[in-house]
Amino acid sequence: MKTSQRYWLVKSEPSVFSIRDLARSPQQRTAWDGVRNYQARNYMRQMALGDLVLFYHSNADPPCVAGIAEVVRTAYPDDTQFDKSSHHYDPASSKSNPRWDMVDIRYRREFPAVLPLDRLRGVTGLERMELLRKGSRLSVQPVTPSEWNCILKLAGIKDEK
DNA sequence: GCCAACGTTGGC
DNA sequence: GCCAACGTTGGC
Repeated sequence: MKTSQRYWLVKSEPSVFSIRDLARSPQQRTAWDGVRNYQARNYMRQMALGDLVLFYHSNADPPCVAGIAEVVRTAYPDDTQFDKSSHHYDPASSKSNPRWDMVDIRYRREFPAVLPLDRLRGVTGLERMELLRKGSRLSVQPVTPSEWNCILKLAGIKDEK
């Protein structure tokens, strides 16, 4: 039994990279690059193989949880930090001491219907969810097992462990 | 497009 | 180490 199973939520703007883009990616996987926030990076460093991830659409209409992905590679240096042509280039980082990491995730499923942010507010069991905290901007965040179960129930999904 | 909330930077 | 200025996030 996997007692170490953990749950997370990552944000992406669907106009940039949506859950369908993930589903259409080679092997349905992608490197989750471009995270430039220390707290978010530190959470990524805690991710383990097989951890499950809620895929959230920010700056969307409506903003919503759109589906589920899975961690398929643990943290390793984000190569965009060394790429001068990248928006995510970080001149203060060096290859000998990289500052930013990324993980790889793989598509698991799209929710039958997205769960709008509005729908989550006020739900019993989600009162303390990071996503719902006023002013929360964290793009990678932990989700508790009870929050996970609650979200999946709202999404009408029974079997995702 | 607005702007509140938040994180980072850099002068002192 | 403080904090003002600035940049970014992301809901609305």
